[in-house]
Amino acid sequence: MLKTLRVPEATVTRLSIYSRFLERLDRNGVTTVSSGEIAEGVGVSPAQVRKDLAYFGEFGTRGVGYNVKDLLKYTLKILGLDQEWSLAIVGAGNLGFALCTYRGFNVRGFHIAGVFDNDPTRIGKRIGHLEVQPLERFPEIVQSENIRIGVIAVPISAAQEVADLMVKNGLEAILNFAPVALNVPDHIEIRNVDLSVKLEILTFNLAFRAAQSL
Amino acid sequence: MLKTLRVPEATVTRLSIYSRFLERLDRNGVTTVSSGEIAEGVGVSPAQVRKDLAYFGEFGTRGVGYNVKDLLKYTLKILGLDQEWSLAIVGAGNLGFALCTYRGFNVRGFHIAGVFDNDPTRIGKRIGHLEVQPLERFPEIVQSENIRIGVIAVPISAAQEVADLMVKNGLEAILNFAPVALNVPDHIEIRNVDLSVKLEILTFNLAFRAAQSL
DNA sequence: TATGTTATGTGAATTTAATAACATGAGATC
DNA sequence: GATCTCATGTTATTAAATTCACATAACATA
Repeated sequence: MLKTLRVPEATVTRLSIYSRFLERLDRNGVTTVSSGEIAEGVGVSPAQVRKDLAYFGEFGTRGVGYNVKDLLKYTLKILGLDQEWSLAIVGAGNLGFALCTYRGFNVRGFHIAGVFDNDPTRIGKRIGHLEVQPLERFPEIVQSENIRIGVIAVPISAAQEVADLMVKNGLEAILNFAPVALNVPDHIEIRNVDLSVKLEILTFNLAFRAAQSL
Repeated sequence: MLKTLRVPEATVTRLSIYSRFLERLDRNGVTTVSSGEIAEGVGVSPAQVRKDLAYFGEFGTRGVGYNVKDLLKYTLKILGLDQEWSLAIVGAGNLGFALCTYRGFNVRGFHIAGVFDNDPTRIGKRIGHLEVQPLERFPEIVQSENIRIGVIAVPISAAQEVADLMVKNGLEAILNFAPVALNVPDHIEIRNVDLSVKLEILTFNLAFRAAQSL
């Protein structure tokens, strides 16, 4: 079933989006869907949808389409979301707080197993069922909760230090919200989420493209 | 100075990142930088940096490099950040709250001119210098504050409705944090930020690629 | 059971983006 | 002021991603 080709990251990105769209269809009781409907629903081309899925196997029925429940199950499995992943969030400021309560993190196989900060005014504060822990307890909780993924939600100035701590404690992947390139060993999976980049794409399009067309 | 070529969005994305890196260099008193140093600092190739800049003109000096202050100024100008942009954030939940206080939104030419919600328990709440406004005041404040960009920080179920409201009130660009594809007219610039996609790229890499190499 | 319809899966063609390689020119050195 | 060094700007090359187009197969219908 699983072909052994290099899968473009853009394909994985879209797979995640298809997957969430399928969840919605499923909740609405839709049982069958075509590549065209998925494409329409998420804003890509039908060929793109089929090509993306083709990296991983054949999931549809010619002349019919895809079974929503099945395809959802497959996409979740491909993304590794058929298992639960424990996360550690470091940084309990406004962003860390928002991430702790973010549904997208809590419903799709993710379990926030620890929130950490080194600011005494934040330690002990409750966020939902969680309590902000001092950074000193990071190693212990990572181990006891079997945490493999870390989320960095601290200011730029502290980000590298936190990344180092994560690497040192054996985390395998890092999601970094600080707008800075972090230095980590090659075997660590790291991705950055920069909240303002997309905003600046918008201003570029409004300002620059507008200026060009004059 | 401004060449008239289609600029890849990936280039604009990187430009935004270069720009922030240059800000940091400038704060640290660095006056000159090479494409190699920028590349190193943000995690791309030197050729990529030069290629990206070449879309917009010649900013460096051969044999020397780029003047940090000048290049920063140019990149900001290209991104449209030499002017101030007023934003409206709709949704004053945890995410909306975090965005209001997010430095990246507040320092680089952006001015949050209004936060809106329709939940009575949130209306009137203060977020920094802002006060959460009822959605009814959206048209009035958009007009008086000259708001051109809207940020959607509401749940999926309300996102399309909010987008419609933004379009109807003449906003030109939308940054959407709800994980759903929104329907807007072609002349509206829209970009989605999906907080969990990157997380799922990480789990894909940990789970799927790990399974393949077995 | 044959025929028509429909949507998949895929190989080829096209477009787009990234990398490599090099000619150019600015400044430094002697 | 001639020469050398260095990093840019740019062209050529390679690689990658997307789109196109169609053969294929499943189902429905008569």
